Amino acid sequence: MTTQTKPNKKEVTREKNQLLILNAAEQLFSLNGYDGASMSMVAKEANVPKANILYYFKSKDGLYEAVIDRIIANWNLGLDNVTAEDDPAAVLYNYIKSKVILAVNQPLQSRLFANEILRGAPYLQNYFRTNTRPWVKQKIDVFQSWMDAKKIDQVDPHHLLFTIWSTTQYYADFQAEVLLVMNKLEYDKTDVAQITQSIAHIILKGIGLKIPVQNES
Amino acid sequence: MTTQTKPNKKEVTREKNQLLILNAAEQLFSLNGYDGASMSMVAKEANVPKANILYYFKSKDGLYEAVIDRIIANWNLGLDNVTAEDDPAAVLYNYIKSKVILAVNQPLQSRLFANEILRGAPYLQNYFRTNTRPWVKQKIDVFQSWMDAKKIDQVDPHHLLFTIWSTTQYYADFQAEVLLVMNKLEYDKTDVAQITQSIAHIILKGIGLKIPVQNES
DNA sequence: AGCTTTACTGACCGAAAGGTCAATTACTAA
DNA sequence: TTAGTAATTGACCTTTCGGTCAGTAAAGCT
Repeated sequence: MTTQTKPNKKEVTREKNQLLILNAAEQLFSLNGYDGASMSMVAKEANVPKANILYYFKSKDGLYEAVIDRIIANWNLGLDNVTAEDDPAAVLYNYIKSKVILAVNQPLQSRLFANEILRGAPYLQNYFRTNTRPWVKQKIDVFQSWMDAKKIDQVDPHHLLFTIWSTTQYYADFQAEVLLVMNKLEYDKTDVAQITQSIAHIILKGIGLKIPVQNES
Repeated sequence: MTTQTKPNKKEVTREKNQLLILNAAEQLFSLNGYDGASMSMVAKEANVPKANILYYFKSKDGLYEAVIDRIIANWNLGLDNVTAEDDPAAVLYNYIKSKVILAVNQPLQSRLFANEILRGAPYLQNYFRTNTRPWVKQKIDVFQSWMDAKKIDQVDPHHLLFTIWSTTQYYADFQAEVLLVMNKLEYDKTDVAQITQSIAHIILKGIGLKIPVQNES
C-alpha cells in the first residue's frame, strides 16, 4: 500500500494549469527576459486569467523562480560519473555532442540562463554556489589527472571547461546571430553534426586528442 | 580654411549632455537590458531631467539606437586587412588576445550586444546583414585559402569563427558565472594572459597550428 | 442534499512606465 | 540692448505594470 493519493480532481486541473503557465512563462522569459515579459503576456499565452497565475505563484518573482526551478530539476550538467580512468576523447566528444544537440533543439533553457547571467545571476547565484561549483570542482580534478597522466595537454582546466560551454551554448544563445551570419532561417538537420564535428575537432585536437570514430547512434 | 564651426556654446553643452546620457544608457542597457532600464533610471544616472533625454533622442527606442550606433561606430571587428598570405598562427593569436582583452576590460558593449541577440537582434539585424556578413565572408575566404594551402586543418570556417567569438566573449557576457565558478570577485591582472593562453592553445593547436612566441608588449 | 472549505477570477488599486507640452530660460545675431 | 529662436524642463497625460481582494463557483465531506 503506497500512499497513492487518489487522482483528486482539483489537483489534476491545478497541475494542468500550472504546466500551461510554466510553459508560457519559460518561453516568454527566455525570449524577452525577466523585465521584458509581463504577467499579462504570460496569462494571454497560457490562456488563463492573470489572477490565476498570481494565485498559484504568489508573485512575478515566484513564477520566475518556479520556471528556473523546473529547468534546474530537469537539468543535467552531463559528464556524470566521469573518472580519471575514462577515455578523455570519448568522454569529451560525447559531452560536446550532447551539448550541441541541446543547444540546437532546446535553446529556451539555455537562453533563460543566459538572460539570468547577463544580469548578474540574481536568482542563480545560489544554484551556482551549491551545485555547479562542486560539480565543476570534481570535473576539474578529473581533467587535472588526465593532464598529470599526459593523456591531454596541460591547459587551465577551468578554461577548458568554459571553452566547451561557450562554444556549444553559443548556438542556442546567439542563434539569431549565427543564422543571420550564415544566411539561414533556421538550423537544418545537418547542422548538429557539422557543429559537433567542428567544435570537437578543434577542442579535442587542441588538447592533444584524436576525435573518436563516430558510431552512428 | 576648414569649415571650422566656432565652438558654439549651445553645441558644446549639448554634446556634453548627450555624452553623459549615452554613457549612463549604455551602462544601464548593458546590465538590465532594454526593458530593464527605464528612462528615469537613465535620467537619474546621467543627472539630467528625463524630458531632456526625450528632447535629444525622441524616444526610448531612439536612445537605444543611439547607444548601439555609438558602439558600432567604435566597433572594430578586428582581423583587418588579413590576407591568405598572412601567417595564420600570428593573426589568430593576436585576434584572440585582443578579443580577450576587450572582454575582460570592456564587457559592457559585448553584454549589450548579447542582450540584443538574445531577443532576436531586432535592432542589429540590419547591421549584421550589411556589415558583419560581408566581413565574415571575406574572413571565411581567407580561412578557406589557408585550408586549401594546408596551413590549417580543414574545419568549417564559419564554425571556426564562431568558436573564436564564443570562447572570448564568454568572459564578458557570462562574467558573473565565470567568477562564481572560479570563486573570484573580479578578474585579476593575470587572468587576461591565462585566458588568452588557454584559448589560443586549444584553438590554434586545434586547427594544426603552434602558438607563436609571445613577445611581451 | 446541504454544509464547509478551497479554488478561482473580474474588478480594481497605486506605482511607474514612456511620452507630451506649455512655459521658461538661455543663446545668438543684429 | 533686444528681438527672435532654439534649448530646456516641470507638470501632466495615458497606458501598463505587478499585485490585491471581495465575491462567486466548484469540490469534498457527512
